Amino acid sequence: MTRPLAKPTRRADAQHNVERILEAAVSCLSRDPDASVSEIAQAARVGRVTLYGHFPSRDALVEAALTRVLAEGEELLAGLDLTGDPRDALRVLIRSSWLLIAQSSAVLEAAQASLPPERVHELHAEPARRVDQLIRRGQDEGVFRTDLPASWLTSALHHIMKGAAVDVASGQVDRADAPRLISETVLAAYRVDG
Amino acid sequence: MTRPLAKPTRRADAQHNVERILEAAVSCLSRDPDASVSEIAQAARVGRVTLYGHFPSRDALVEAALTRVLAEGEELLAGLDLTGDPRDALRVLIRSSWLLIAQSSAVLEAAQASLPPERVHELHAEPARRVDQLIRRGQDEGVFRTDLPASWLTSALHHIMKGAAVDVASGQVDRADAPRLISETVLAAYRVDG
DNA sequence: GCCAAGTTGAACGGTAGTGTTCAAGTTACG
DNA sequence: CGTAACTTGAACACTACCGTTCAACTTGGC
Repeated sequence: MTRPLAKPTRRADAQHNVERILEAAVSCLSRDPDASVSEIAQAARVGRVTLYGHFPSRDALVEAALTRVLAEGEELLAGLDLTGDPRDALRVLIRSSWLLIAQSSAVLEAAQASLPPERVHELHAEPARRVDQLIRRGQDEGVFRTDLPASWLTSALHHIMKGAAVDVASGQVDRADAPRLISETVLAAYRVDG
Repeated sequence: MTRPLAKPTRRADAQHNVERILEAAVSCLSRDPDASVSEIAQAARVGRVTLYGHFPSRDALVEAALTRVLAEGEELLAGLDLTGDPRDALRVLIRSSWLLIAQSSAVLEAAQASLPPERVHELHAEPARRVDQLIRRGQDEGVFRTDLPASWLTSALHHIMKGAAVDVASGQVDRADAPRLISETVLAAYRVDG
């Protein structure tokens, strides 16, 4: 068995460091979209030079962080059962992923400042589609209102989740209350009739 | 009659320039919270040195811009008749001020990056109160739900307005549609009954 | 018309971030 | 154990922004 063309083996500690750097990047960037490379390296308890050894530029790091957090989101969403009543499905989705989705949005914002828009959209399109399709299904089944475009309902959900995350970060909202506040608000907003 | 202690007269063109600088600052900062002084000066069609002649530092400029946009908001809100059915009042408020409020929020965000938090809160407290009181009145009169705290309902409104502004800026939402989308969404979210 | 008030670009020093190089040190792993 | 892979801080050049100074210029207002 011949080994793949690219070097297939990195030393274990190096691989571990890459992991730590990505975690730190997601964490830092979702707090401050303008977080510096030094800041991220420090958070990862790694020298700045080491970081540049793994990522050629800040932009590359941001893109990797975005890719990572979106992949996490994909994985989480893929593991959820979103069949059944769309209202219940939405509750499940919110309860189990509002924080991650809010975090993704924050990193995504960081990415928009330094990555070409089409690249950002390309990475973000797939995960966003999952939420969007749930909402469209709810519309088709008559439990979500159709007098407003699905794209707006999706957008509103994102804004509310992101806003809740900000409120939690600033202490205005208790972390444990957030899922309920989001669900109650969004489901009411989505209801038909009115 | 002795003249006031401070020089009461600035040359007309200088005063005019201050005005242009503030307008440019609000405009630039609401687009990019990290807008540079050069950028703002250029947008105001004024030399950078001139700007520093009127504002001692970037922070001072940001604070002045925030004060100005919040004052505009105060003025606009003060001119509205928000008595009567809180739902109608909220519709009126949204239709006539969503953009300004969103803009204020954006500048406020810019301010938070460079001003002491208590100063920001101090400036922002009064205008925010007006919206908050309308919502509390709606709750008291039984037309807005009370199973969620008023502070969250207020917060959600802000998040939705801000989000809509972002969507408009990115072309996802037509500017003319925004007030309707916001009103329909928020009023549905606020409704009593479950 | 005069002059003070105001504007302007150029230039300067200071700070902070990015990305690179280097030489010395540490450590995973065969 | 030995070596190649990896890490690290110091130092460097580069860029961008802030805030200031200065000398020349324009313009408002009496």
